Amino acid sequence: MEAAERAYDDVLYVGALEIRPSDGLVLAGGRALNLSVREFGLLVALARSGDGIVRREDLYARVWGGPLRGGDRSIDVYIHKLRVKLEEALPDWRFIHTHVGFGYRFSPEPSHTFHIPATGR
Amino acid sequence: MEAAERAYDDVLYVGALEIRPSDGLVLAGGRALNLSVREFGLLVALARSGDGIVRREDLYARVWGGPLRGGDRSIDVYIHKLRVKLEEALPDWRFIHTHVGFGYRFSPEPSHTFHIPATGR
DNA sequence: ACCGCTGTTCACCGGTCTTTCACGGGCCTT
DNA sequence: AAGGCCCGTGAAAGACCGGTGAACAGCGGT
Repeated sequence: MEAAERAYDDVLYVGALEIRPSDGLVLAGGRALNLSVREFGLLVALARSGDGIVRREDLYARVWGGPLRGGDRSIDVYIHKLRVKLEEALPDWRFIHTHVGFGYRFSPEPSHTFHIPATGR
Repeated sequence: MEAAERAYDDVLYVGALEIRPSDGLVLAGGRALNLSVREFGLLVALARSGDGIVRREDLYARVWGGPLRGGDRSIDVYIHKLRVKLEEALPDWRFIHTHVGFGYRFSPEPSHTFHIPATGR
């Protein structure tokens, strides 16, 4: 059922990240990250969504509580802040992936994308 | 409702594709595809049609909503975009087959792109 | 009071998405 | 052979969406 309030075996491991929601703690490669409340909530919400895409409305509802009003860009701003902190902690990995028109997906992927040139025609 | 474990009754498996309509997510060989809203809608509509032929009017009605006006080439353009993305994800398979005058058929078929030495025939 | 941190909002802009146009090739009909 | 229809494909224009820096106010600690 709801995995929300179990304080003991609640730890999430995503790539080199260890997230302890009940402790308000995130370890990146063993080192603690310094996140604000919003940043932390966002990270937990994303990590708990597994490899699925989370819609911005759902993210907002879960972290801020309440419906996302049109024109509210708080999510964008905090996605950005989170990305910056994750990147400076683990420069070789990207965690937050944008799916335009759908939402965000959380999954550890190596930052260098070798783009296969698709046989230029 | 837990997003991570949800909607397994809604997932479509077609060849190496895993399509989750309710998540807005497509996995090709385990890797997430980056599709636009239209591309995704088209793929879902095709995949839901099984291996039958879907008429362009029906495709348009299902994805765009409303009747297909004469001269509208949006479907062609997006079929093409989808093909490109599917091909670069799974180069050895072809999914979208044209039946001229009838419509499109969605079915995973191996592409015989491995270069055949001219011995045959 | 001052300072640093946090959360929100604004403004700008660059990239993505969608539609439309244009051209060309294949096939069928005449 | 010529023309017409259908579809593939590249490109362009405009709308739309999200990234990003900065300003501002609130709050707690010192």
